[in-house]
Amino acid sequence: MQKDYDPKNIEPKWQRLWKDINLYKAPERPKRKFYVLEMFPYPSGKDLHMGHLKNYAIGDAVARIKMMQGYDVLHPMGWDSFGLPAENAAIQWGIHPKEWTEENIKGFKSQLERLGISYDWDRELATSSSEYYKWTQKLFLILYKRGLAYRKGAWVNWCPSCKTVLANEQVIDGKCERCKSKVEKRKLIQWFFKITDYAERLLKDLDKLRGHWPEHVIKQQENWIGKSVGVEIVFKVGDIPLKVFTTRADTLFGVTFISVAPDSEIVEDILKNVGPETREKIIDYINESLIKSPEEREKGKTGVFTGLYAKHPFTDEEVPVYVADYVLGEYGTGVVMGVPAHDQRDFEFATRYNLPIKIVVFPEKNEGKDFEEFIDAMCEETESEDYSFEYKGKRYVFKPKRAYEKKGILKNSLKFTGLSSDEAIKRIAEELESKNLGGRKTAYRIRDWLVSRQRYWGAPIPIIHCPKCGEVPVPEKDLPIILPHTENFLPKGRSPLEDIEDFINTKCPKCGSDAKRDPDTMDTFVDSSWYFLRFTDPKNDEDIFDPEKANLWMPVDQYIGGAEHATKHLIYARFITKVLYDEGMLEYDEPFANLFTQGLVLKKFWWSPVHLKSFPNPEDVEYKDGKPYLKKDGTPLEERVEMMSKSRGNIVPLGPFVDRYGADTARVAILFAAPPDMDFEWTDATSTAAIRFLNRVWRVFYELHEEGIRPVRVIDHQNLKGEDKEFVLKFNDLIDGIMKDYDKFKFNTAIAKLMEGLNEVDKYKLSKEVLGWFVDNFIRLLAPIAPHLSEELFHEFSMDEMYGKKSVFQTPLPQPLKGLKKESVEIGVQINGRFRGRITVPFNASEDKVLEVVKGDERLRRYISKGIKKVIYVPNKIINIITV
RNA sequence: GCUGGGGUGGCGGAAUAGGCAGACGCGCCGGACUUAGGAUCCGGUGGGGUUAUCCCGUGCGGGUUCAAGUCCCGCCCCCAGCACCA
Repeated sequence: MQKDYDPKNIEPKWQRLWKDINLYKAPERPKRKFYVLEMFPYPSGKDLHMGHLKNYAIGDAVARIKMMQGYDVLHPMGWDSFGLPAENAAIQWGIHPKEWTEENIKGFKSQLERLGISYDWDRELATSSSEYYKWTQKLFLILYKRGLAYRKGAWVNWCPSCKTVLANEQVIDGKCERCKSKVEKRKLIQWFFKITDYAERLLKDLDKLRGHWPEHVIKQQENWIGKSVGVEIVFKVGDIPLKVFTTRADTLFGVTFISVAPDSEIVEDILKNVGPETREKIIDYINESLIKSPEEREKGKTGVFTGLYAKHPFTDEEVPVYVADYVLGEYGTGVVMGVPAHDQRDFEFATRYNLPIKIVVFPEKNEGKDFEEFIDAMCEETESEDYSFEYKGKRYVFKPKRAYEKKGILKNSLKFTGLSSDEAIKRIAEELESKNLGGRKTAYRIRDWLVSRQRYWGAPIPIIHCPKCGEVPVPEKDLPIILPHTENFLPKGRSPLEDIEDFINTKCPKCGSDAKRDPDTMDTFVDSSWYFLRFTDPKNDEDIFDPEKANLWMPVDQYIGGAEHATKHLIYARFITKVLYDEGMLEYDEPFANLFTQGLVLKKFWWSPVHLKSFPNPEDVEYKDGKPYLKKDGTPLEERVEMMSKSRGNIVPLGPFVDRYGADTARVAILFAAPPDMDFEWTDATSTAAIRFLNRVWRVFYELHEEGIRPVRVIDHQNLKGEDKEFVLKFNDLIDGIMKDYDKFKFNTAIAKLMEGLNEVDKYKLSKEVLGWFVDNFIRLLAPIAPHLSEELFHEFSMDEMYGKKSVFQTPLPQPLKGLKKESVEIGVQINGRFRGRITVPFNASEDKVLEVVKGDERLRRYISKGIKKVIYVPNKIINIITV
């Protein structure tokens, strides 16, 4: 055995072995399957950095643990290689997206191989290859056939910088999630997937995932779906029924106006029923409001009166109808009833346009917190006795200052007066239903998924537009619709494919006449919404996948990825899985049985608000009075700790690190730094611990090897004595703890326990047998975390011969020994609840025995001289003695 | 504003199920080896202190309990997500 740890030499050696023995090849027919999957990456460059590694290190540890637990593991990897950044980079570097993408894939792959991650590369796929997107197109057709893919003209999010539409999920704070430009609204004809049809199931089935997915992801999805149970109420404007959705039907008698969203469909009906002057006014208003940013809309609640009046379903009173842009066209019915007294938004609108305010919900009691809040919102202090009432020595008169939004007791509400809000909602809904003027209704916040994009680098939508037959799906036999090669892919606000004559012009598959292809490509989230299914049958050239194979492996037993996909990829994938379940292709309707979301790897850098760029290199920075300045010109900087990314420049590249310290060191560093689900900042200290630890492992094992220690599989653990026994007891607890940590992905504490084990073995004088037992166990415990080093030691100690296996990963993980008996144990002593010392007593000693020891202890005796009143004894843990 | 997560040494972080707070590591201090530096090894390291068989200590204030980082009530702060959703 070599004296020094030399990862450069040993790592490629074992990577070769693993390849030669097909260690990672998933069997066709698994007996005990385990499907572990990391979210596949977008190949954004040629080089990986530490931020990337975390995801793969966790997945690899899980895969290896499962291998050693005897599972047939499926652990595939692929590339989410379609998408906007390929074009942007292509524009920047003047290289075609296809070429750029292929080069990056090569780079990523070779680095993943260099890390020795346990992928079954035979199943590799890339969403941008026609062998893959052929089936993305088929998926589109399946949805189309089921009525779940449709085209409509709608006000959609438009990113002026990316020059394409965006799904709701890709707009953050009114900005494009990629380029941060302000998103505009445009009315365009676009393709949508009808995810709203699945809203209830997506919500309800979260119950199946509870306990298996992080609670925060489940919560986010719940909020995103946003179910509200309410009441639909019809207000008639002449013959037009204006349907209103509300969760507060109890405030119905406080309605003083109706507001219609400018982008709702019912506006068309309204326009037909007003005079030409008013129509023009309304149209002007609509055009104005739709170019407003969300912030502008929020600031002033504006609207325009339509001149129409709607009839209240119970009082027959006429209330004015407005078009107002604080109402959302896409939510509920796109029409709301204005109840200024009990809704702050309506209140602001009513104040602006001098509309009456009717108070119809009062607090239950004329005192207390709610009542005071009510007075605060609705009343003003007064001196006069007129129309006023007294509370706590002060006189008040009604003068609403803001809305009172709490539930309470109804007043001024005809026969519903006196009911509680909840009771009233129920009764009003029933009554409306019997009058045919509405009833119970559920609204969801989630919108249909906008899937078309006016960009080049994506899967073409498999639809042909025929002047005679209309929309015609491409017959399956004609798939794939190949993305044509062009140098002219620059975004210009409409699809580049539209200008490629050979592509766009085609014949209608139905009638044969001249027709045009749909020019748009699909959102990349469509590609990634089913890739985990393709991995179960990646080479199938007859179908999207063979249901039999998919059902052998699905669902994914452990999915690992970033939390940022909570309301995007993770909800789309659930949706598509349910569609394919309904299509009869899957036996399970949830794709990911267990989800783990890893934390980010952060790194410090300095941002210059003067130069508007980041300075990742500490050498450019100097501190004065604790504040950072740029060395070269003295301008102030801001210290920031954020996610590693190329654009910030704060990356730690993986290549040089692995060259110097080895892949195992990189993995241990990242897994030891913090719990895997937590964000952490990468500093030099992060790697120090890992470098030292692995070197120390090597040295200790080198010495053991030199001393001629041979691994021992079974020891006579019942008959150990002295230090042998003490050590085995201790190390056995560590084995137990590490196994539990592995189950819960707590790799940081597992590594801490391995370190502890290594520290302990040095402290004792041990027999050759026990040292041999330690060698055998330690190597196998370390294997999932530092696979190359462990494999090397496995062979150095001839464990391959002992086990008759070629690789440590074909051997089982250690199990704690059973029936080990501790002779004595140290327990804490409390007197009157205060900690006073610790004593050693026989294992499972009786209370009397322990008291005897306490009484015999010099230091403790004096505390109990007054006499004992009560004793609480927890065997092997603690004794608490209460004195008189 | 709503929802979820969190607040523990100089730092990253441990602590089943209420039972000896600070595992493991980084840093720091001291020592060994060394011409020296690095590497390595050994010891120490929450604060205070009259150095003792002491006191204080897990964001703040109360409470429950023999016993609270852990449970309950009230507050403060940080992070993330959502946010005119009627």
